[in-house]
Amino acid sequence: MGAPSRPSLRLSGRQTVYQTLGRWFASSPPTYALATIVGYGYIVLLLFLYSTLLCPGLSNLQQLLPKHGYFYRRTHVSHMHLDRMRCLVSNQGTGSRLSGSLPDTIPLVVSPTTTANEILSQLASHGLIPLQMNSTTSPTHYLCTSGHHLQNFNGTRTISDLGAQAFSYLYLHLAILGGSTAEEAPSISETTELRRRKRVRKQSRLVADPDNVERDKIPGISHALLSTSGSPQTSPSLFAPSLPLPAALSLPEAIINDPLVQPGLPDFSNPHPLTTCKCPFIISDEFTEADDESDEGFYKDLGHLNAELPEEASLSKAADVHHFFDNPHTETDTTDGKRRVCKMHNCKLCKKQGGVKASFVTDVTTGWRHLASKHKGAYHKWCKDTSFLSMLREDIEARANAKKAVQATLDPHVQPLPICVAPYSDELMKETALNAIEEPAFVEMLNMAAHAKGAIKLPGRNITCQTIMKNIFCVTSDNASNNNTMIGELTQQLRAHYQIEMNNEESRIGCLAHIIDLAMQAVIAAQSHAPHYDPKKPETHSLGVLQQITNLWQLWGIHMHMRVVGANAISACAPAVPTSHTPGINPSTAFASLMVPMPQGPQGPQVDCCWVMQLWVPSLLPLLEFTCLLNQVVWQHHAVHLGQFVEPQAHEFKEPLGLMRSYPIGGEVLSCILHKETVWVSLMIYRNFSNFKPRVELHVQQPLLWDIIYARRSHIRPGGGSLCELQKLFAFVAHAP
DNA sequence: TCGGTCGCGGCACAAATGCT
DNA sequence: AGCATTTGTGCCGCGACCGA
Repeated sequence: MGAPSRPSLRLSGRQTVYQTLGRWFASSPPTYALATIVGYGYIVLLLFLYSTLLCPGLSNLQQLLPKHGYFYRRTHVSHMHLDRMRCLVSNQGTGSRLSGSLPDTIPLVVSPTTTANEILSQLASHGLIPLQMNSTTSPTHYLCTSGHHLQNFNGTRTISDLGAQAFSYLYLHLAILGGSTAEEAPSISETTELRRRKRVRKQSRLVADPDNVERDKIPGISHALLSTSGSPQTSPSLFAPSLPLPAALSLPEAIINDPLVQPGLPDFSNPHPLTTCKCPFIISDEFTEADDESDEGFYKDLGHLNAELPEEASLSKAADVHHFFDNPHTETDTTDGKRRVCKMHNCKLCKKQGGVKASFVTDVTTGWRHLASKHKGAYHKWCKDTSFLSMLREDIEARANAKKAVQATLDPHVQPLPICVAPYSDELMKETALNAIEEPAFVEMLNMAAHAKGAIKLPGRNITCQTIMKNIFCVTSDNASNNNTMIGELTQQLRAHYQIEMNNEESRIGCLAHIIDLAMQAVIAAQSHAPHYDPKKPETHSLGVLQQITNLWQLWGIHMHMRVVGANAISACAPAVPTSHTPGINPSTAFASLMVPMPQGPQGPQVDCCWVMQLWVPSLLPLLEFTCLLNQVVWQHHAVHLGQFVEPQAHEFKEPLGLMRSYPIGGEVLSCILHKETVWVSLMIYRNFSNFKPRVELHVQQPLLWDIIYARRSHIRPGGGSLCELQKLFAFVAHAP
């Protein structure tokens, strides 16, 4: 950094601008203090602007820039099934949206003749990419559509050339550093080992069925087990005195109860969930390694969790056939002149109905086919009652197709990036200084300093840090329940280190888009009378009520459109995410979209707008009380807060929801939501968050806290002012020669 | 390592059904 | 009535897994 002729201002890596300036002013005569503060304040802001200048579009690209070498942003990608999407969208006109790891969903106007360069221009006009990327050729980025391989970028190619059609995704690939390595993928042996551990051998129906008079003929079955005549769940009383024990097992009780001595007899006295459930089971982190933790030490989003309830442990995979068919018996087949002994079993329903044929070979596949052809209704009802996954071929195929339609998240592709520290050069500093003169904050600072009557006191780094943290408005993070504990621990640490009181419940912001996405998926699922959309049977998808709900919301001024929520406005930057505007979108498209209007930070009175969710998914619909922090007309510009800021605008959301209850499907919709609530709550109780404590302590004791806290004053404004930009300034100063 | 069990997919064939 | 198509069923092979 260039030094003036007056007492030099040197900034070391561990010194802050504020501290250094403060000491310098304290030792300087007040007569020229004002003049020098102008000069050095000028330099300080030049540094700040310099950091901005080196990263074109910094204000808008803030979400994309690495923080401490990492991309913190996560992308929630959850999708409506394409069949339902096609059902909802009647007009497949032009128009596209860019979603993903971006601060907003950007509507793009495209046609089959739109070129790639024109798309890049639109992106650049939103400040999402630097202008210089809009070139005809570039080795660093590619534009392609799903299902098409990457190819060298050619800006003159049109959308149709890229193979884009209705419902196509456009992918803009940016070349970034890093990349997954082969070591990250589990080896085949590991996955095999994993599968083996999941496999749990269950008693066969022949063993478990108390009515099976031939159980004692089954080889290898313990008489003691047979005598229990029950499932493993009833086995705590396996050796209870009331049960008649065979003489062969008249061993001392201590030996009998020792599973090591009797390895063949499983210990059912205290069954661990993992031993009775095939499904992934979440238990305390104290007992298992956190498999939901990424390599960089951050917890993954809940997307990797199975949001469905675990299967009933007591049901085997062929439990359906065992339910609908009675015990096998042998029949002698004399057709073809040969005598064959066949193992058969009877269909209970056919037998009850007096059908012509009720006996079938004991083949599970045959049983499923028979149930699919003759007793599909009863089968589905039984599956619903017992939470059993349908094994009918058509249902299996439908599930497989649905699984294919789910797009993976981008998390595995996010790799650490080096810190972008601007190299110092006299030429760049000179260039930046010229631009700094027009910086409003700088001008304001000069004016304020000019009116000072005495020495100007600049706050030190600690004071600045504490002041900022005292203005903590909220902490935003993913909906993962472990973040609830993170904020709880953060509250304690702030109180211990800074004597800052923060309401951890009211200051917790979840991913609203994610929440609403779950809710709307439940709503949409409740509308379909068939598990999957069948173009030949459109009547099975009565969506009129959804349309009414949407109209109702729009009537109330709630710009909430159901969409495939690429809930891209989440994570740590929700307060700074600008509002989504959807002009020109076809109403039918808007209906088919859930475009969550995130608040807009930098403009006017909406600066402090923020979605605050006191409770997350469990309380979304039935308990939710949306209210507005600011008395604005347009709902999407309101901050939504629960608890502390109870405003009359709460009815804007409550009443439509209340009206939903009056619809015929209202109860069904709410029951779906409540089901998800149950599921998510059940997942929460198995979480253990002890791992968070040292992590939070680390963040609190270091200024890195800024990374996870977006204070009220940290909204990104064009031209500067955000904490991240200040942080870049510090980094720049620290690296200056 | 080997045998048994289970899940799964696919083929073959007969019966039922629909069409001309 | 004859043919084509669909439906329902039996059977087989393969692979994964478990236990001896």
